[in-house]
Amino acid sequence: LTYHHGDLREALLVAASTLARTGGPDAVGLRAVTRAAEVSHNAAYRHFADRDDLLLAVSERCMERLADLIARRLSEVEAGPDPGRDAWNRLYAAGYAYVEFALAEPGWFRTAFAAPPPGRLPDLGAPLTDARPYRLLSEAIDGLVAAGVLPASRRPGAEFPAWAAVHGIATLLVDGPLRLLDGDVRDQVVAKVVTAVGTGL
Amino acid sequence: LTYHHGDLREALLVAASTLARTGGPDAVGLRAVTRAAEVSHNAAYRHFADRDDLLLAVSERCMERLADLIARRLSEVEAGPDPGRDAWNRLYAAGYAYVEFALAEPGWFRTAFAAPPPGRLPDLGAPLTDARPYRLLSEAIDGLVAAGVLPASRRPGAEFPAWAAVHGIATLLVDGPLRLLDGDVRDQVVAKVVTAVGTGL
DNA sequence: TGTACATCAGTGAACGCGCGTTCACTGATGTAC
DNA sequence: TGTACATCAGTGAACGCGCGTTCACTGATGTAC
Repeated sequence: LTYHHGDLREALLVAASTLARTGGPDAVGLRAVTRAAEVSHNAAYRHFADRDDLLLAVSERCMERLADLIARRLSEVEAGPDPGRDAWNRLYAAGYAYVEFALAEPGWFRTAFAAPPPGRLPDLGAPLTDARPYRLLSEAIDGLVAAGVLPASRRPGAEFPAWAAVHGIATLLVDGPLRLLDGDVRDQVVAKVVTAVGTGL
Repeated sequence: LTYHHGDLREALLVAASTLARTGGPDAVGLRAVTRAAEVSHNAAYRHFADRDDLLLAVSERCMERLADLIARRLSEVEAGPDPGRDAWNRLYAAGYAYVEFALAEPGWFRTAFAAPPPGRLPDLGAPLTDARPYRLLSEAIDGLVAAGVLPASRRPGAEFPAWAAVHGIATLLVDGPLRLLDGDVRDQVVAKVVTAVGTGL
C-alpha cells in the first residue's frame, strides 16, 4: 500500500483516456476511472473538483490528440515546386487527418467534443480560437492566401465551411446515419467531402 | 383509474418527445417517460421491447420533424422566372432549414441522431437512403441538374459534402465549440457555410 | 340476449446495479525548531 | 541531527438516487356459445 501515489492526477487521466477510448465520454465516471487506476473511489477528489471537472480534463486531452494527428499529417506534406499546390495539399491533409482521427478513435473523438453541461462553461472570451484543430485548419487556409491561390477577399470566415464539412462527415460516419458505411464507399465519400472543401472556398 | 388507456403507445411517444425536447436522448428513460405519461413504470413494456426500442421510436419521430421543417421551407420557396435560380434557392432553403431546426430544437436534433448502441442496429440494407433529410437534400441537388445549372458529371455523390457541411455546422453550434456563439455572428457563420455548400458543388 | 371465459393492458412491489458525493479517518511526507 | 508537529493524499464506510427489468397480480374488454 503506497500512500502518496506520485502523480495520481496523471494516472487518473490515463485511466480515463483508456475508458473513453472504447466507451466514449459516458464511460468516464469517477468510480470507473478510480477503479481502473486501482485507487479508492474518492481519491479523485484530491485532483478534480467533481466528475465534470475530470471529464473536461480528459476531453481537452482528446482534443489535443486530434490536433496532434492533424499537425503530424501536415508536417508529412512534402513541399513541391508549386507553392500553390503545396498549400492545397496541406489543406487537404488537415481535412483528411480530421476524419482519419474520428474513424480511428471514435471514442476519443466523441469525448473531445463532449460538451460540459450548460452553466459549467469556463467563462471564455474566445470560445473557438482555443480549439487547436480549428486553428490548424484556419492556418492551412491562411497558407492558401499566402501562396496566392485564394483571393484575400474570400478569406474571411472561410474556415467555417471547411471545419463544418470535415466535422460533419466525421460525426455522420462515427455516430450518425452513415455509421455502417462500407470501407471503400466510405473512403470515396470522405474524398468527395474533402475535395469539396477546396472547391467551396 | 382507467385501465385500457386508448393509445398508450402514442401517449408514451408524446411524453418521450417532450422530455427529449429539453433533455435530449439521455432524458428518454423508461421510468421518466412513464412517469410523465402518468402511468406505472413498466406499462411501457406492453408497447416497446425495452428502453432502446422506445428511444429508437422517438428518435425516428425527431428525424421526421427535422424532415418536416426542411420540406416546409422547401415548399415556401416561390418560383421565379429563372428555374436555375429557383433550384439554387431550394438547395439553400433546405440547408438553412437543417440548421434552423438544430438551433431551434437542439434536444430533438440530438435525439434524431442518437445512435442505437452497436449490435442493436436494425439490419438495414440501405442505411442512409431511409433518412428523409438526406433524401430532401439529395433531391434539391437533383433539381440543380434538372434545371441545367449543375453539370450531370458533378452530380454523383454531391449530396455528401452538402449534408456534411450543414450537419457539421449544426452540431458544432448545438453541441460543439461554437455553442456559445452570439446571434449575429452565428447567423453570418451559418450563411457562410450554406453558400459554400453551393460553390462546393 | 345473457353468461362463461379467454385475452391482454395495465398495476405495484421488489430485485440489483452503478453512480456521485460526503464523512470521519489514517498514515506517510516534509518542515520548523 | 533529532524530534514534534502540521499538512495533505489517500482510505473505507455510508448516504440517497434513479435506473432497467422481472414478477405475480388485477381487472376491464371482447368473444363464443
